[in-house]
Amino acid sequence: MKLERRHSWSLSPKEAIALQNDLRHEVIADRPLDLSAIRTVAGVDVSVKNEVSQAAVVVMTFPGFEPVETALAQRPTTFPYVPGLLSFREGEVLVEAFEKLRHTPDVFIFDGSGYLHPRRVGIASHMGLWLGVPTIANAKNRLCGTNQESGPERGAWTPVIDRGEVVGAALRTRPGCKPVFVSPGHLADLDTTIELIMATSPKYRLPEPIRRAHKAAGVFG
DNA sequence: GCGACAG
DNA sequence: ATCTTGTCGC
Repeated sequence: MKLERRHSWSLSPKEAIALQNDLRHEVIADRPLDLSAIRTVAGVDVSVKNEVSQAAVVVMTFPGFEPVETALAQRPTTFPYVPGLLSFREGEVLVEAFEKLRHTPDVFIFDGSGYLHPRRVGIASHMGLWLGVPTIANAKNRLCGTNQESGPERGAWTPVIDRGEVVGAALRTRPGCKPVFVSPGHLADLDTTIELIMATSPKYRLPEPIRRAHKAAGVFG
């Protein structure tokens, strides 16, 4: 698919933070998703092995989770892992995979954060601006903020608050298991993000599209 | 200065 | 993320 915009990835951590401070004002994190209109969902993930990053984007039907398309891309890993700057480490290889995509999914689910970010521009939000398509985030750990422990039953959630603002939620997608930390990316809001994460995680802790993307990106491809 | 810190 | 065996629980 064709991307809405793009930029150089040759940035220093300092320049990356400056760019995030510009982009934060363009992120739309209060627009409800129309779940009934979603027909395809894409899972996004990146694996790193021996200085090489491999991106995987898996498009599947919703509901039903039937595979539709898988796009892969490889690039040397340059940018280091710095908490808060993940999109600058995985962005370039992801863009290459997005451009190979022949189908445009109705929404993308990222393995990482979105609005739940110190500057409100996690990888799901950043890539959302480039894609021009709704994106949501599903992280296995919390990047920032605080939250009370959510109930043990599936579907229970508590807000994650950072600097006095609700930026995401700790959501129990599977009873007894550790919750996932979800947040809107771009062109989505928290309530419908929670609904879609629950709808795409019927059996396991992680959303089906993320599980599929993780496997596709693994040390195989 | 000290602790926190997506993948 | 990645390195790795066994092990506790449903």
